[in-house]
Amino acid sequence: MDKKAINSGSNRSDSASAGLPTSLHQGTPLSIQMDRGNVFAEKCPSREILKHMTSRWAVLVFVALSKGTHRFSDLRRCIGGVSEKMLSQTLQALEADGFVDRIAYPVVPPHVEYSLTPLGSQAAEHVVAMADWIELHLGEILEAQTLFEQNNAR
Amino acid sequence: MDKKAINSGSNRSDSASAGLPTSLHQGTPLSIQMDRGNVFAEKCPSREILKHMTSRWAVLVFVALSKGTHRFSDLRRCIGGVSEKMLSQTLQALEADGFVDRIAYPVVPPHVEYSLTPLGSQAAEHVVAMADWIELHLGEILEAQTLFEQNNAR
DNA sequence: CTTTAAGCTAACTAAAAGTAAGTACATACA
DNA sequence: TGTATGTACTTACTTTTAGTTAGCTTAAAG
Repeated sequence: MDKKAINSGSNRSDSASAGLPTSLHQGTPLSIQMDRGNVFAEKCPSREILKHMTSRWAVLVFVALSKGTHRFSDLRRCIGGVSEKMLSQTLQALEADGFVDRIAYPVVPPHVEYSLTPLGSQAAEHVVAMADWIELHLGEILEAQTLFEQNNAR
Repeated sequence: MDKKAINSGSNRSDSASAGLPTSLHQGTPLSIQMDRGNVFAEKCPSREILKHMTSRWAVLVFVALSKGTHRFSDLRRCIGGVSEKMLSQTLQALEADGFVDRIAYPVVPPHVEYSLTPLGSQAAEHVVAMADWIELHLGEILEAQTLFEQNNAR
């Protein structure tokens, strides 16, 4: 309510950073932190994985493949708006991370099948859950958006 | 095994697209689809929400705020590698989507507190679960990565 | 009277995403 | 014989986005 109270409060939390997520791993040696991964650490490899898993098209690939094996062009048709370049790039990244299995049959025209590995299926569970949640709560979110716009009208 | 078998198989699945995620909403009018959201549809607003929720820094903001209210600079310190611009941008997007609450105290130097809304907490659950899964399975993923590199060595 | 702090924003550069076209070869149709 | 079609890509180019640096404001500390 008054300046002093708020400022002193801020100073306290600044110096101690009490309860901050950072403090989760406080005191734990870096080597051990890296064993388990810490997304808050700038250089932790988990950051890259997170980036791959949550990339715009990877999310949709996970959702699509969670329903079974599909060909490249199946995926392209099913995922509205994806270009061949981006789909190919995304699939390669997911394959390199061990989330996706790629089987190419040496025929003409080419025939390539993509599916989730066991690791990929686990990852997909979370991604799909998130996508489902968004789809289910779209109405609420859209409402919140318009409410925000009204309050911040120019 | 032989060309014909594979090709005819592909033709079958091409024409029918049987079992494809697209077919989930087949026959459902677009207006109703949009009520519930369909991430596979290029113009569905859920796509934008997905983008916001899974953006590089939003994920980390969700994880950080899932542990409670924090100031801007707390978040900046806790999330390794984030710039003030990106953090500010991310927080604004999350606020506009109704995931984050922003309270600014009119003091100097400024004091602004961020927290999750009920909607944001629900969203955070999924995001946090995903981040946790990655941290926990980092070892496996890293192994899969090196295995892949070995098999595709030049 | 310079420094530090907080929470931003504006201007600029680097990186990523998107677009359009090209590739290889077989099969279909004219 | 000749053109079109389908598949799974890649390459070159353009546009959008992310990231980096500097600046703003005002009060209190040094």
